[in-house]
Amino acid sequence: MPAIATPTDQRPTQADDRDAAAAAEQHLVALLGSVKDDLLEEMYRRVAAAGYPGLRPSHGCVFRYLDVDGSRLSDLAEKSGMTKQAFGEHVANVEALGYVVRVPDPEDGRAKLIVPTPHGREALLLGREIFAEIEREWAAALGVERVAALRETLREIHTLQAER
Amino acid sequence: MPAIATPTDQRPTQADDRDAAAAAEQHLVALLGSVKDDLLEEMYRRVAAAGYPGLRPSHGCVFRYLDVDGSRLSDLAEKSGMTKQAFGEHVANVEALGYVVRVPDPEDGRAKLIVPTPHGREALLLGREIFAEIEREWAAALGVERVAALRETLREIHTLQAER
DNA sequence: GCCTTGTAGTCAGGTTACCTTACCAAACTC
DNA sequence: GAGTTTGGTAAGGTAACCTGACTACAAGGC
Repeated sequence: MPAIATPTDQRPTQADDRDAAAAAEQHLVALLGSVKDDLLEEMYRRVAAAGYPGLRPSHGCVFRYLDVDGSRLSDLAEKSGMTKQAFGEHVANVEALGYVVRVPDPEDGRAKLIVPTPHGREALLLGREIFAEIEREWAAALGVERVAALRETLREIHTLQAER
Repeated sequence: MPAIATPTDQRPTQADDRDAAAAAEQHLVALLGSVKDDLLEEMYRRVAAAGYPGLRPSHGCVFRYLDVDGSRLSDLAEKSGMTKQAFGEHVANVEALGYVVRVPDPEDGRAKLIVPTPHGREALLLGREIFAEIEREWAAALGVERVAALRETLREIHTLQAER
């Protein structure tokens, strides 16, 4: 269940007009949050149902930029915009679940390579496939061009904001 | 700075192609998160700059459904989809900042009314105005209809997901 | 070859934003 | 007026981040 309530969560009351008005400006924030959370939850639900349990949205950062041949922690942490410590904790969790292992880097005695296990590699690929699948479902319901427009509009707004 | 890194955060390297491909499926999640965080941060930045410091995104839940004449904690917590305890903590923070006060409810000895102070009421109205302002800026850059389409598409996707 | 400086990763401890369980006191029910 | 419901608080836990301090290895200068 999403953490952010939206007006659709309320049953009709005599206060609906005022609530709707009060929430109107924040609505876009709530919508962005809900859709993101819904998408993430649905994805992990399907991944778990397919035999890859235990993974949480926050574990996504471990897989997002993970090379099949192994990646360094500092490298992944930087790409994720996270500290090495925070990232390391997620790696430890994902390792405990059996999706990655940490092996010493043969090229640098200080470093360790984070390498997906076969099971982890399958989960990684499945996750990407499921994202695509959900997007196809959206496209089937709303039209391909509207989903494409959504992505493009978000990208442009993000660029706009980053330029500030 | 947004917590979720996007490809635009990276400077060009020879690994860009692989990174872009790896991140492609998750991109929509990252975009949704970034845009939401950007919007929220920008809003609180402007609110703080206008003389209402100390407010954080999580305090939004206190103001979102707050009646100018006062509201009950349970009521607001339920509308926000939060426990009373969690909500109460945010109220305590916002009260410490001087934006609301808790007064006994004259109609129910158990209850307290959360009432915005004059300063808090100004902040509340300003916040809503700033959300509208930022949206107008987006509309100026991208076109009114694209921003409207963004909201509508998000709403439909959320409805779709909620129906599951 | 040593010595300084930089880098990879971990440890300890703190903060924020939630949660659950347990409780008190006032209010409603009968 | 006893029993149940409701408004709010207290205590304690967890997830997901952070900063500062540390160790082990690497690399460059001399």
